[in-house]
Amino acid sequence: MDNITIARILDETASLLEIDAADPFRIRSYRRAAEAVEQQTTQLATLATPESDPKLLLAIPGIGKGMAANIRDLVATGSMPLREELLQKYKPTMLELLRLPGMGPKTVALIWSALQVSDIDALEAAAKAGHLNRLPRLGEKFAAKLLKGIEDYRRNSSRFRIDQAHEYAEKISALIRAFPGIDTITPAGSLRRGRETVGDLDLLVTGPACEPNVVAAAVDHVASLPLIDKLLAKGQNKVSFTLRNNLQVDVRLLPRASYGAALQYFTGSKMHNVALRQRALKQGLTLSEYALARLEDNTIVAAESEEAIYNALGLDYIPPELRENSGELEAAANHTLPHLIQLSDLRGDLHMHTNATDGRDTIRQMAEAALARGLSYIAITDHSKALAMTNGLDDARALAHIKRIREVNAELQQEFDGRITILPGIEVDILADGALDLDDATLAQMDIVIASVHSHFSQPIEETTNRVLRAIENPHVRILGHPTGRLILKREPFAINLDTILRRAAQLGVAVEHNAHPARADLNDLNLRLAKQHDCKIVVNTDAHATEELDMMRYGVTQLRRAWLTPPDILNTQPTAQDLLTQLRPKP
DNA sequence: GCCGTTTTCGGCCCGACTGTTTTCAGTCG
Repeated sequence: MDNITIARILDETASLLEIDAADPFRIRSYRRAAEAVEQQTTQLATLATPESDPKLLLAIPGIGKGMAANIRDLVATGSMPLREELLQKYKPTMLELLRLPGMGPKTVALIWSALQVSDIDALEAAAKAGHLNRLPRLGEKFAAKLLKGIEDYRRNSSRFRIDQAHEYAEKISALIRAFPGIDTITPAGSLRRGRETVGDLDLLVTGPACEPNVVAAAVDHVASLPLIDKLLAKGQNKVSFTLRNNLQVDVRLLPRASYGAALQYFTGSKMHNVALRQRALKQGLTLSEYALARLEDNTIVAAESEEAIYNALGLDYIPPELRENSGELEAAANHTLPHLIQLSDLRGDLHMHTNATDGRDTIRQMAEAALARGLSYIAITDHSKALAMTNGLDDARALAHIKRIREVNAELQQEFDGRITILPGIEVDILADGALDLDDATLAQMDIVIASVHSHFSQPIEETTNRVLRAIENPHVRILGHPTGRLILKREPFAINLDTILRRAAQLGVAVEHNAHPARADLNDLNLRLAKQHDCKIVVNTDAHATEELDMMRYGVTQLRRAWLTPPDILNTQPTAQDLLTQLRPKP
């Protein structure tokens, strides 16, 4: 049983306990344990066997004696006594009801005990038949909202990719900014923390128009934005709505004086905030979205900036990407937070395509776009012949292509005084048996050989690990692209033994690639931390198929930051192409 | 159920909004 499954079961148990009206603090400890399990890079199943040292599980914050026993039961039997007991009383489909808006544990328990309703279909029928009205607290408005919620849930319950969410945030911000007296609009929430996907959009707005006595007009402006599909809530300083694509947006208009506190609060994560407030209490302070204040007399200690709040709590400023309650508070208190990598640290991009295969732009256009973005070197790595649908290059075309790359490089070296270097490369396909689809003699001509799995998906998925392991034994391979075979992961999340692959790549000196484009991102923050643990060489590339896709690097960097990575962890922070090449696996 | 710079017991984060309410419980973030 893998960590994600353990975490999911613990979290489900917490929800069942909520429905069961159990001790709220017991519930919280199950949630906390689930979060902690999810953040582990080592598989707990290996620590929870009868032979393993029991201290290892207990060393994880949030895991105590009881939870360790639960985890051991889960690993050994696939379930645990408390879960079984709760499932005797309640139905697993009730967990899905909790995901409907307005349906919390109390309401789920109520309709179960009164109407024996335990799944969405039955709930919809009960609402339509007017049965809910008979229950206390649940009037007609509730039923109407619920039916709407069920409809939305069935239509679209997925999260939005970070780049798409970011685009909407920009669009909405521009409309809000049209109102006079608005200075600053900052996206908070998981978008600011750089999660791969976001569930909803939190926009924090401040400026003279947001001061308490005048804010009503600005609230009205926001509540009447033309792109609003459904207005969900409108309060004194908050407006919630959905867009036609079902993305929920929460806009909060706040006075300048408390903006830092609000930004801190709404950036989260929830677990980070809980831990932060516990820390505040120990120091005789209380933290809310309005201010950090003294408990005894409510004197405000800090509110205007996040830095001031963290500092007043004896902490260094914590970058949003680290705010997941996974050790950042301790590090901030000890002044040991890492100097995280930032976009400007990256000097090269080693994976991109041109119109020779499935890209849109030319070699020169890609190079000039890279130069405009401050990069010093790029590699052109078009597809190889196995990807016929991309017009992939066979040996002859590949050799002709790198000849052309070298020519363009020579031209640009002259033109731009050596400020941009183009390395000849190829993204070669790993065939079903682990062989590469171009000759070694061809690969020997390339500076950058990226080996990626993106064909033969029909083969048994379990074989993919071996296929990758065999491919990276080829001494010409310098970078492993798509190390998790993201497309495969989507189908069979745990069929690939990434741990083994990363370990072998590190031994061989093959760099592993994090694909920066959110649509193609390979290594999430956990996988990146695992790669660092194994001492892998890591590169981050955009895999751009057009010049503007080079901008996707920002999202890759965000992911690296979430994994606590620093410039020395990433190879393409090397200042020049020559420096980079010496860091890669030596050519045979 | 977890945890310890007052603690192995007694704590455990904070406030707004909604609906059905004449004072509040439940949900949400």
